[in-house]
Amino acid sequence: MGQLTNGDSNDPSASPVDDPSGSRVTECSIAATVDIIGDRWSLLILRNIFRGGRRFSEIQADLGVAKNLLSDRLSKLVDHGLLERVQYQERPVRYQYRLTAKGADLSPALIALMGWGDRWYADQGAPTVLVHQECGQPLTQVVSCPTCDETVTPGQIRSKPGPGRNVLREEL
Amino acid sequence: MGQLTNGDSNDPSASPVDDPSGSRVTECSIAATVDIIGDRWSLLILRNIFRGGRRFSEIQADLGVAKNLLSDRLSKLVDHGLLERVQYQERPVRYQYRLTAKGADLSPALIALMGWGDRWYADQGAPTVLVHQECGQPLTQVVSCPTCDETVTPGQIRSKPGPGRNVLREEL
DNA sequence: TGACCTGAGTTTCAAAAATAAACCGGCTAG
DNA sequence: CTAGCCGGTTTATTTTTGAAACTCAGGTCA
Repeated sequence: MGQLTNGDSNDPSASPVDDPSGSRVTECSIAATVDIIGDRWSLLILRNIFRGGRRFSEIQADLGVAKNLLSDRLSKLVDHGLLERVQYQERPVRYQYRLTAKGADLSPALIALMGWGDRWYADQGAPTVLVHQECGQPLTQVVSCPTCDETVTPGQIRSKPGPGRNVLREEL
Repeated sequence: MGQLTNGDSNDPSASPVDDPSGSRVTECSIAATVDIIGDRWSLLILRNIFRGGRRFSEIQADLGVAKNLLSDRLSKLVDHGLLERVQYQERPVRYQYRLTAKGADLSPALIALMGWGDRWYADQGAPTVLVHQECGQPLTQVVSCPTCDETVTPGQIRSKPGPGRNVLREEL
């Protein structure tokens, strides 16, 4: 326990930061992120594309998602700059969706979500393991302190307001 | 690019794993996880509780979520074992929601999602930064290889089927 | 004692989103 | 010529959301 908290964890009257604009997004990058990929399908679509399933019909068949929804989610992911839609052949004309740098940068989040599912639901062992290309051995995701050059346990993590706190954000 | 893929990233005909049961969840821990926290509110609720906002009204006021939805999400999170509802005073009787070990174990995922939002949407700087308790300096989340004892870049990550692949799962 | 307040929900109902199924147009294989 | 695949769109139906009202147990003020 205690991770991500501010120290006053036991004070039930601790009040959240005021946000007169009504847009909580400005105060929290988790909220900003959930706004974009926080629905039932977006993360799974991205996962499929990470795995190499780039075509509409391929994703649709694997996920079983309704086509109109897949169409909508893909457009939104393209609009938000996580994916790009590229034609990879003509005659017949075919498209594929590819991760942009922004989309690929979600990999730590997917790794973390996969790890949690592995730890709590994969009683027969993980369906998929991530391994080091060089040695083939399983990898782990950790939080580390570049200053102290050491791995940090959850209990050693504290959070504090950053430079973007209470600054009016232009986008979103 | 190339993270989480299987090497055959450029073959658009690569077919996904067959799953005759129809339940994709068995084949992917990301799917199992998204099944539980993949909606617009659950992650935000957990974030609030991580930050120390444990009471119903507190979460409701901060998130602006409808009370019936908050009630529903909290019950589901309790049912799934991520939270526990404990009475912390009588007269008047008051409850708070606390993270279980399972719930607290989502912190790497929240950290990753926060990091992504910070990198792509916090143009004025991160609203919140995580720092090392010991030195007060900012932390980073990385993937590391315990075997080689070194930090691994996304491009050095490969995935392969684990022991749980194609095994019938009891739960979910 | 009565009027009103707070916390933690539940009920109700309209609006929005998801789902399933049918349809479409370009192309190609038989 | 017919059938089928790909990458979608359209159209109904069902489910989920969201907002507001209501409940209920207790406390507070006077």
